[in-house]
Amino acid sequence: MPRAGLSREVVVAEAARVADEVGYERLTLAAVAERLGVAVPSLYKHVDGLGELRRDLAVLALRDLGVALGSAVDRGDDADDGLRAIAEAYRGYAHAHPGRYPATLRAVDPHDHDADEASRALLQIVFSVLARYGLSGDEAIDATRALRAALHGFVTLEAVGGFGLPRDVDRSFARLVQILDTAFRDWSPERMLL
Amino acid sequence: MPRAGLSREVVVAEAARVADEVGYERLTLAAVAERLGVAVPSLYKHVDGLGELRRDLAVLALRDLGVALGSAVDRGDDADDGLRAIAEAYRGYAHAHPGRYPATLRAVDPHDHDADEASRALLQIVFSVLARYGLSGDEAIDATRALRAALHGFVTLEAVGGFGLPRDVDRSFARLVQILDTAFRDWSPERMLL
DNA sequence: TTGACAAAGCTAATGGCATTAGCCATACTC
DNA sequence: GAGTATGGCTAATGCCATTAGCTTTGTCAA
Repeated sequence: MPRAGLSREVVVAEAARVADEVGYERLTLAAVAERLGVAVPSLYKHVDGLGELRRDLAVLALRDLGVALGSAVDRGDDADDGLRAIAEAYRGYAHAHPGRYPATLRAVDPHDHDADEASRALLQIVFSVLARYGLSGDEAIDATRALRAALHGFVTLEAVGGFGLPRDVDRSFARLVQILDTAFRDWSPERMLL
Repeated sequence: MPRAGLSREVVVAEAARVADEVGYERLTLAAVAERLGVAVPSLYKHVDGLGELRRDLAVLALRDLGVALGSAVDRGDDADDGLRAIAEAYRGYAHAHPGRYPATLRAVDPHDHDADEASRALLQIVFSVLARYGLSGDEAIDATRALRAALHGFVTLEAVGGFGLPRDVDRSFARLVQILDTAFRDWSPERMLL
């Protein structure tokens, strides 16, 4: 029995491919093992079960997404360019990697160094875009939450087929980004809430 | 062996409770059967497997959510009251029913009459709120998508623990709703996108 | 009242998956 | 070239969903 040349990285990378093909929820050790031409228990030499495989996939996806957003932001100059770039890149990633994307949203263990770091990096990119609107501190936090909620909500509704009506989805997305842009631009003082 | 007095409704209702307690993804026929004091295969007399149970749960949840939103809207007068009411009710439902809520998002089979009807009812409520802003047609569709994306994104990020930073989440949510309110109020012509 | 039949339970069996234990071959190191 | 850690394997267990087929319970009509 010749060695298959596996490693944690190889296994996780294959898992990412499997997830993209069959969907995150159907990612299975059995499928990964089969694709690698290996018996299921062999995977345990590299990864500590399905739970950890999912966690590793989450870290992989967070990093990938960070790279995608980071390089998208670098291509924009004005604040609204940055926002648009980040939004497009986010949606683009979700489309291109329908299995990796959901992994991104697993509840993150605060003690997990790698996951935490990847999350933080992502957050930094968003903050850097919001800074161009002059937002910082609590304002930036609220804005980030609004942005993430809007983007995540949109792509998951899209993925689940939640947009049934005959109206161009790209256009609706552009609208959503526009809403965020004007909101960030005209950010009003907090007391307006009361 | 005395009869347990089950029915499709009883089974689905128990499933909803189980889902709320252990999470949608851990909803299992075995758990439902145990709670009902019945052997697993007995459930098949009432429900055609886990897949259909999930579908039935989705319909239940869509209807519940519709009722919650509908009665919330009725309590508001102005457009922004309606929006705020709907937003609070949506988030409230997601909090109160953490297992039912995700069921709501299953990909909906367009041939499924009940699910379709429940979705439509929900959509109507949202449209009625947007109508108070003077939005209709394609504008209303874009606005609905933005609203659903924002609400869904927010509550799922919240549920998954995605809001780690020390900033009051209620406040961030109020901000998000405020953003939507001003966007709907000042809805700009479509060509602004270009 | 009784007897037939549908409905609602049950047990047993199958198959997929994850996980653990423990065996054996491979490859690297000294 | 020997020794050992490593990376594969098979076997076994347990949980879950699903199907087949049996038995009991109610119900309804003669």
